[in-house]
Amino acid sequence: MSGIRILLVDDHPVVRAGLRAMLSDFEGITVAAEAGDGAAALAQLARLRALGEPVDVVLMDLQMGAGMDGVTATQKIKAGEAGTPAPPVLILTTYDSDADILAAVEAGASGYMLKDAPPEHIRQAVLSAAAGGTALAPEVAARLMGRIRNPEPALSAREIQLLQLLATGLPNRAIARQLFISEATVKTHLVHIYGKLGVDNRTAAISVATQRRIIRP
Amino acid sequence: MSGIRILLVDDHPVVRAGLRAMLSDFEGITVAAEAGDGAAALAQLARLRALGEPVDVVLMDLQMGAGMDGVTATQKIKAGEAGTPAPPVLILTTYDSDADILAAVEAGASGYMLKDAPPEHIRQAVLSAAAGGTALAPEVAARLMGRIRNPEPALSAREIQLLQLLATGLPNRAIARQLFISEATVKTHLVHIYGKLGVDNRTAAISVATQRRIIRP
DNA sequence: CCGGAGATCAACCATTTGGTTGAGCCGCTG
DNA sequence: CAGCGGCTCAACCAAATGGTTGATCTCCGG
Repeated sequence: MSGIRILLVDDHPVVRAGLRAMLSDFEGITVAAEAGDGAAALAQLARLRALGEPVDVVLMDLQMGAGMDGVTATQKIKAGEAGTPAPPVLILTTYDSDADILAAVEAGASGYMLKDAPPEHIRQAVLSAAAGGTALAPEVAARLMGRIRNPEPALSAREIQLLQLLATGLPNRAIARQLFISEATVKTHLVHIYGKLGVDNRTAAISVATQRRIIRP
Repeated sequence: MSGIRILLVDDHPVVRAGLRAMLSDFEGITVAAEAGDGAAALAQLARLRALGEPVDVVLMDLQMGAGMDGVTATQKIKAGEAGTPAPPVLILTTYDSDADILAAVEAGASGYMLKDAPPEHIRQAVLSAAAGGTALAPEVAARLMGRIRNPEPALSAREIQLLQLLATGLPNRAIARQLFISEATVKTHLVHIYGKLGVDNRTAAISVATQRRIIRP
């Protein structure tokens, strides 16, 4: 009767130590293993499964230094092995950007908590995830609600493509040549992008798009 | 004989728990108090000083949610109370951008460590800071060395500060107001920045500066 | 089949940015 | 102390960008 068995995944030793200390204070929760990146997490899952001691919840950061990122790891975990149920994945990260939240949810995460959450909230989230439920930080929940009520205009693929070139510092003329369109069209796209992102110049657009992770830095 | 007395400052309860757990494993290091933001840190310092139990090292994150940020807190700590020596401040943060490092060093920090550092490194840094020395993470040290040796781009602190604002999408006029200088000066700085980065417009400058981690995204 | 959305282009004009030249001030260093 | 580098400002001009209007074409779904 080891209670809920957890796999901790975070690239910061400090954070892992904190979670371990925090969770071990709670009755009925055990840290079964730890990993510093997505690949190690998958290895640990396989190892524990082979030992007949599968984990009940994966508690994972989204940003993980060099290795496989949290979203990819979540996808792979949920894909899992044939015939064995995949454990619920609870995301515990620092940022609450739309793109992160949506990516995590789409990848199959059971919850999304922020690292500045008080210990009790984290405990509740773990219990909820272990029971097959979901857990969202209040800030995250509010953001998702906001999206439903007031859906943000989604950028088209072409617009994102243009944004990506924009972020490299190319002037409109060069962007036009790259995409085989006229400079006028580039400007039209830009106006649309500004409108959707709520800005009024290219640098601000890059700033917002980068922070929302619409484009990669 | 309480050994080295530390004040932990971080807005994440998880990280504080991790540092506490980690440091308490070390002989001769004691966590005297904790704080969740800069203001609370100053209050704790004053409180402990009044009790006649001043802290020997402040271990602080740079990014701290809503409240006073780490750089400002560092400045205030180093300014200190008349007649009482200010404790060394050791920065422990996630990012290693030039902008953050320079700001911290200029504010009077004794060291700059990254959160993905192994516990032993953190211990060494704390000991070094307590002894009045300095402590830089290898990545940070390498970056600073590079700035000295490098014949290439040595951006001044002012230029980096300007770049940081540039990256938020502000027009020159707004940057000028923020820095209390004229628009003409902003343009002069920009020309210098372009030259040093080898670009010829602001978006390209942001792109290069971000990729070289001169500024944070 | 029609409407809407996305992509394309043009012309026009105001504003911003980029580039240059020149100059004063301050602090550090040889 | 002279010189250098960094920070500051001004004026001017060319080029790029931002903003607007209006238009054609295609594709997709009701």
